[in-house]
Amino acid sequence: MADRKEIINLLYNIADLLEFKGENPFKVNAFRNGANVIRKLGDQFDIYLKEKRLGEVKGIGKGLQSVIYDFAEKGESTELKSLLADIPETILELFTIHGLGPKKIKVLYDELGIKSIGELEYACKENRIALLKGFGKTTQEKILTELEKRKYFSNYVLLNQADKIATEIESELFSIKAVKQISRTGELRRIREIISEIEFVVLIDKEKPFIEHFEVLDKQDNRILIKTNYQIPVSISITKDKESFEKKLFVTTGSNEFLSKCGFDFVKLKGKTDSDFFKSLKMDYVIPEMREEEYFSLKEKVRKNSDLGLNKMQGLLHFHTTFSDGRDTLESMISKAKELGFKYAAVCDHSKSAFYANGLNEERILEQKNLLKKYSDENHFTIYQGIESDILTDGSLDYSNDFLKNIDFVVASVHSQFNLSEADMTKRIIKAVENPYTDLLGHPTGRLLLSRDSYKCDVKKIIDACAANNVAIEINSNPRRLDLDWRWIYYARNKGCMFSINADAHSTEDILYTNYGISIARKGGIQKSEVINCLSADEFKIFLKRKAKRAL
DNA sequence: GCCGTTTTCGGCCCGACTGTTTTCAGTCG
Repeated sequence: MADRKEIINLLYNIADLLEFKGENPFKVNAFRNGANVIRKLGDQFDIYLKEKRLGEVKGIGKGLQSVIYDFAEKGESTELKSLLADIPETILELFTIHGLGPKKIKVLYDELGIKSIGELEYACKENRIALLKGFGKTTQEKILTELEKRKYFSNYVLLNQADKIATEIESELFSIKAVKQISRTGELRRIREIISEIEFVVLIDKEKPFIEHFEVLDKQDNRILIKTNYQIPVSISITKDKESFEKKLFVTTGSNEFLSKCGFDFVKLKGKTDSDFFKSLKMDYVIPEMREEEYFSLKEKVRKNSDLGLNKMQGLLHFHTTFSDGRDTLESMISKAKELGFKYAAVCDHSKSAFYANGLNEERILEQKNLLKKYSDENHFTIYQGIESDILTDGSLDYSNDFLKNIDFVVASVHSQFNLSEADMTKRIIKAVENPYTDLLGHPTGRLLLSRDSYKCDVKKIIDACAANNVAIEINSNPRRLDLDWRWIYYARNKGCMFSINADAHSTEDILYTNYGISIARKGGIQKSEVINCLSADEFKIFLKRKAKRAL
């Protein structure tokens, strides 16, 4: 069966090439739209494809069907091949560069013969791009900056990607007879938001059959670097008895800065377990997630180990459904939430300014509200009416306060106009936080890990405003976001802020992102008592009522 | 290329932004 992602990619590639060749823009759009439709369908697409029922999908007409079936059958695309007959495939790379569209790429190709990222970089450095008509020094600089950023990003993967890689390697390790015990270590065990290396410690009883299992690229002491197809290095520290396994795990978990500030010395390390080791260093036990340099500058009040875990979560807040841009219906989202042990929920679809996400106007919110009531009653499961309201450029939310007062749970988030000055953006967000109906500030800095920087804003001032107005701060658990950054969590906790750990789920699968948010919250030392979705159903009801007072 | 139909053709989102221009084209969301 052809991979869904490959088919989506294929349609995007065809769209890019058609556009490059100056085809009818509506035709181009039909391919792009088709790709989006498939992405939204998720797993369902696989069924349509298998049963050859793609004709039933709106947006996939005869043309796209034949392209998709052809690819699914042959594993390559006749259409793409013919488009690439007179241009090299590497031209497709250029479409991934922000700011370069079909017209500019055409100029680059026709005037300078540029057909790959490598050639583009070289031409920038030779100052040839700036001289082209329609380009300029600024554009050339922007391209170079982006290419450099890409090189840096290519050394990392997101936490969920690292998690997936590690799981695959773990299952391979377990298949080796000599292996007795395995643990993740390093950045992954510390839960860094982006990962540059996957590290393991293993306990084995025979070295030879273990080593022979891999193609070893490098070996230093008892640490091997193995060859894989993954984008980042994978290394394994080998130990042969339980005590050295535990010691190795301790030594490879904490960051170098953390270990050196512990006054770490291998000889001083006494005992058999992690807590013994801390004792021998005359320190309290520190959970792996918190073993960072930052730990030592924390005030006593926020230094305690986190007590969070998925089993402490009671409310599924801030998630989307088919009402706006979610992939799954309210019913399936709730049933998944129940399955995972959540006790109540607040659906927070996009608001009316979010055209891009099919946001809800007042009328549709009321329509959803009726459905929620019916569904809550039938299932004996409280579902609150929430909304993820766009923070407009001037800091107001996109519904009147009169309307907002009837919505149970309001998440305020920035989704547009990212390029304001730091002062304007800070003012904008603080105004939204000061709105008496705001319950939660969604993904507070707007960053997308390994792709987009956060917008410019004074995070301290924003946190201060959240504390002063009793507005919770989101730990957005989508691995692309993990926003608020854990480094800010300590500051917010010192200020007495409350947090909300949310998957921002757009499908039932996404709900599991909650685990990454919990890990990041643990890294920030967050206690269960500081998280609004750890409140019991009754306590949460009381939390929501505080707005009535604020409005006065 | 897709859709819908008053059904085999005509319409398909468009405003904001950016960097290049010197009044606007190209790109993005």
